[in-house]
Amino acid sequence: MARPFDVTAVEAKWQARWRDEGTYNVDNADPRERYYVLSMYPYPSGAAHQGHVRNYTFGDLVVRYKTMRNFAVLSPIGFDSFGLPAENAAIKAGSHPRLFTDARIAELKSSLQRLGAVYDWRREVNSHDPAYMKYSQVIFLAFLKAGLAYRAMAPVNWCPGCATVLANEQVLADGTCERSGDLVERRNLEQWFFRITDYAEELLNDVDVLDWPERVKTMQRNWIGRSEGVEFELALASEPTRGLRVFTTRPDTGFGVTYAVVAPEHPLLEELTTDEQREEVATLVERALGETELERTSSDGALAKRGAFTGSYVVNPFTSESVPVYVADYVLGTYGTGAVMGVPAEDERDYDFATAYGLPIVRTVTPPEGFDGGAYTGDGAHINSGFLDGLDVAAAKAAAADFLVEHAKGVRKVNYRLRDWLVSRQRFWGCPIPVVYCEVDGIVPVPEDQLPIVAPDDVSMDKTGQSPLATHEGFLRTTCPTCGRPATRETDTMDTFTDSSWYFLRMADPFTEGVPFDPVEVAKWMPVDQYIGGIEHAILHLLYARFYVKALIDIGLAPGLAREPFARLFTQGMIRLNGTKMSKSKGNLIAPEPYYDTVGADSLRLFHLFVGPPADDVDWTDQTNDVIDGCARFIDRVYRLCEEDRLNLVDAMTPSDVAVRRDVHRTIERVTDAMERWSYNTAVAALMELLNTLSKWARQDGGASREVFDEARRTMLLLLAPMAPHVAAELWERHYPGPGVHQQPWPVADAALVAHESVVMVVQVNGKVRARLEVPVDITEEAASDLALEDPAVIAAVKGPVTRVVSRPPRLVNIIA
RNA sequence: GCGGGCGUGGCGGAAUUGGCAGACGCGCUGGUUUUAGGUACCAGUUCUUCGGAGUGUGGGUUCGAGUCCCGCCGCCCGCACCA
Repeated sequence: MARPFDVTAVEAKWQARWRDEGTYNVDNADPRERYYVLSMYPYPSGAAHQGHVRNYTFGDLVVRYKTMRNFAVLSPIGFDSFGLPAENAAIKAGSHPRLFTDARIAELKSSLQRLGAVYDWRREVNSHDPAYMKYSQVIFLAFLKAGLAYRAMAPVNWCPGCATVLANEQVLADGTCERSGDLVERRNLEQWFFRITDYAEELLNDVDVLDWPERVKTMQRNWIGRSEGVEFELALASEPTRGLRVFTTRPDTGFGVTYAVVAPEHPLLEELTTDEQREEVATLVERALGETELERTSSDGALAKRGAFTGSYVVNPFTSESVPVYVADYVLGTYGTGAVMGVPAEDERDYDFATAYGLPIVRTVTPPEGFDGGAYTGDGAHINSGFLDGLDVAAAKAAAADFLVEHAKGVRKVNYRLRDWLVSRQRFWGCPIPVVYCEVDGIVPVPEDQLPIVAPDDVSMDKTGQSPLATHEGFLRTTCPTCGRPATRETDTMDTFTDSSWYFLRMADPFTEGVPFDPVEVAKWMPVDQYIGGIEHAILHLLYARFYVKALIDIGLAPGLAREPFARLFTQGMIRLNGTKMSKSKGNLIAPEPYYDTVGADSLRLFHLFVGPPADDVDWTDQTNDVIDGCARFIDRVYRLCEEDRLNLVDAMTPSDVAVRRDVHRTIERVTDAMERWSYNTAVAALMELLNTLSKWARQDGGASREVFDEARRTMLLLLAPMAPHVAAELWERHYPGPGVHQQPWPVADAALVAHESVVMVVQVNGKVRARLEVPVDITEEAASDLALEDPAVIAAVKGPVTRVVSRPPRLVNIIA
């Protein structure tokens, strides 16, 4: 394609200028109204791809647009630079993860700059930067001191391929590791946890006030998983003063309890198991403990092989009857009390279990007529339930709960699905957990003046997969800060989600030393006004960051901050390749560089804005390159028009000039509205329409007003400035001396100009359009219907008598005949 | 199974509150310029038996439905035995 200008040179020129002049640096003392725009800082796994391009194009557009709207805009960037891929790459290449990481960051940075994305680079935060690590560790120790960080034994997911513990989300539905594909094992290990469950209630409640996509809010609510119920005691038949505590959300079904089940991990299991049942129980327990949680809660596999009778009985407090106690793998030791009551008639799992083991099934809720399923979980009148008979589920729940509180050591209780956050990783390339182990003093925090603890450089990343920290004598051996005796360092590192849980706070104040950030400075910017990222972070990153901020406030590191970090969230769609998911492992990512080198960054940006609604997925197809060429064509047409190529400009005014001015101002309205609604595809379309109009008008035989043309050109460049910043800046500079296009205020539509004096009114007969009439905008209902009824085309279409006239001036008249 | 979203030309999509369906772009067709191709520019492009019909499908509300309500069909996303 022959371009009217040297795209590569122009883009390079402006990128250098924005970078060298720090055009988008912003001072914390800036007096203007503030706006914090943040695109999720990327993981530097390799060169940039179209997902990055899309994400950072949106972010950059908001930054430039809000700046033109006279906000003090905070636009920081950084890199989420710890993580397994860098470590695995280093193992493969026999080098140090830092070398790999630094190289990837350099690539990604270059790619972002060539996109024309602008940031306050003084605020760059990299997770692996010792300056940042120091404060990550300070925060860890503050959590430890506040009791929010603790060490405990727990059954965890262990990936043999990655040689580390995994978070639940890194385990796929089939029980394999999402990264290596190895089958994940369950191991009982002592690990570090953050007490995120302390915040379950607040994390759940605050979801309501967030201006986030409903989808993401629902996912957060599901993840936290609140359920209200009663925890009470089923007395042991053999020893009525002791009991088995169970949790239920359906106390109303108590009369239908025909058995109880404990988890294989349950502390009382040993005691409950009689000698005759010992072997069977032991076999079940052994197998269950080797399974993943996913396998255990899966509905696959015969239930008959998944439970065993313990030989003991407990007493149903409602009926005073003894019921048998089973052990089964589907009951989890980590949720509730690790023991449940079995109500086969009103719970599907219990129904299946009871059927498999021949346990009695007693209905306590009347199912609807014709109900032929097993368990009925809906509402209905209670039966077979003594004092609950006749009550609906809600009323019976309340009455039954009262009864349990009085008679079975019951308490009303809320349980959450959310578990404490396992933060330790047996990996090298992460932020070391800053504690030492002393034989005398136990777990001892590393004193703050010795932070950061940084992993040594002289390590060999061998192929065993074990973290070299665990065997590095120089790192391992230290002395106890308390007693001075020999001690060993913690060799686990923190989950990389801890790094991304507070980077946005450091970015708001990267200048203060000695503390993670100055809360007064940070409060000037927080919360983030617009957060932009991928839907894949819908749960974990966003939940963890929300927890961090609340916890930091409560332990005094961040007083005065809003308790929710991200006021508004936008999640962009994914890029697919001909309908399939793109990923690095599939090797089907599309790099932006070839586009920068040919059509230019502006064209690629316009494509991403124009292709469809930002929230929707984009399918990269055979047609995509043609659409990108179309965007380049649009830019070239803008360029030629602004450079007055073959125009016919005159000094006089003509009637067409008035109409063009109106179009210009209507375009301001349309684009501004589209920008606010994140409807960038229609914003681009509106500009394309304006260009079409201007191109024809400015080249028409009768001539076009030079003055009106100049206003149109200015306006078009201003509206284009956030979308295609390079070409807009270049054309502006060529025609208008002084401050650049991005330093100009966003244009405001002249309301008087936009208002039409007359409008085309549609006349329908029985709902079909029969005439279009030019009418004044303030035409009355009567005048409109009279005018419509006089029209020859309308008269011809009206066959019978007119029964009704619906007049909605000035848009429409509908005649019913 | 539960929850949420979506279904519009050959394709991506537009239509903010019920009021001219298909803006804008891609592709395609024709034309002008050009030795030719490409570029650029102009015109056309839902279907049609030219009456009309038409927004997955069947109903409903309304003068009027892509838009609101109910039932189906299909696709996508999340949760999935959390007691």
